[in-house]
Amino acid sequence: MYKSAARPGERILAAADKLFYEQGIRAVGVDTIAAEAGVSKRTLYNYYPTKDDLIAAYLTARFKHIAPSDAPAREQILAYFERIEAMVADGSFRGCPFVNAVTEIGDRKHAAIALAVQFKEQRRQWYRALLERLQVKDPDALATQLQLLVEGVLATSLVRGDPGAARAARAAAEVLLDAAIARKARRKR
Amino acid sequence: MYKSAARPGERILAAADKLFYEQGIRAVGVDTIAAEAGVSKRTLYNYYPTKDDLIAAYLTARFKHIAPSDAPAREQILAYFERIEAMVADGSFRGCPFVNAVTEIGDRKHAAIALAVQFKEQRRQWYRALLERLQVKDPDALATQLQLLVEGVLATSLVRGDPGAARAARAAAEVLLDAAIARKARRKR
DNA sequence: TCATAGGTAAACAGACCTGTTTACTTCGAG
DNA sequence: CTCGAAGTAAACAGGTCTGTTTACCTATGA
Repeated sequence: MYKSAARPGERILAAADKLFYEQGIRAVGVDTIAAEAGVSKRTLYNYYPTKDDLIAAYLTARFKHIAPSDAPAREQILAYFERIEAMVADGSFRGCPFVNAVTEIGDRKHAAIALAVQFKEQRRQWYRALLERLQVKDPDALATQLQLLVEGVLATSLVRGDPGAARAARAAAEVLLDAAIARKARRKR
Repeated sequence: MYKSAARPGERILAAADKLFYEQGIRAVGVDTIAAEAGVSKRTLYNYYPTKDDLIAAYLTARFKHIAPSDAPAREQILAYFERIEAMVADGSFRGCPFVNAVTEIGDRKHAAIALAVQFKEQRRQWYRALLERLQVKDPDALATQLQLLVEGVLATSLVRGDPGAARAARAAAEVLLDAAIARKARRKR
């Protein structure tokens, strides 16, 4: 229970985040969330009039931007795979909340689907910006490919929580980066 | 309805496959499956005593091996990405049924989870065997990486049904294959 | 002091879920 | 012809889900 923590609205969101992520959106009822938040159902429905609103709030809160950094672009990209590896090793990893939401929600018009699309695109643009700094030939295409590797690690690690997948993805990313940079160098010569 | 088709057992499985895949395992009730199969609920429960049995049967039926082929290994690997691209372009693509099942089923001891792990490993071994024929340096590691690309395409295409992801993955696979083969050639020299 | 905003607990409505049961039908093999 | 296997339709049991409602409590600021 989060009774000691801040305001009811935040306790509800924290409880929803925990339960939705750990057990799945469809697997968790609002009763359970209210109980976990130490809040009456009435209050929960005051803050979030429907479960769908709560789902949207859950994903919106998960929609984090990556803190910009002055570290070398290549380093930042590879470090991201290491972060994933750590999350998987931690044991509490349950896949990408956005992808999971798309899987669990049938209705393509649900706000969650648009959020998932935006999130993935935002991540792709993060790669793109870094790759532009590296002056690779086709930053857009390579950004998509790195994103695919990340997505692959997330799905694979959900099925089988083996940190080896993240390491393999990191190695593959290195190969792709090297190839893109070599091509550019070759072009320069 | 599949009333005209073969035996009740098969009609039930066909209906379950369609509904589970299109709408999700948790989203579909046994009543709906029985109706879709043109079969009474009593009959459904004669063939599959619990919904979990039906889920397991659904995934078991989806557990296909790839037909062995004498085509060049590289060609076979790249063709697989093209198959996925076609599936995505078709519009009915809803992600990998095994990954979806893991997402939707909370219980890690459910038969479906073991099936999912086996399926992914079986696919990985398929790559491994092909890569051994190509005599790349570390077929096991590269098999994992190609598998990651595939998994990434499946997840990405679920969120956003853009066939471009499959094409990007194919291109990335080519780079990885070329790098692995070049390394081997370099070693030969 | 006391009105009110915001909270609690608990019951309820109505829908849907899994799984069982009952009573009836159909059809093919001996 | 008749018996039994396998099917149907439909109701039911017991549970859970979302969302609403009722009646009560409590703290705070005018």
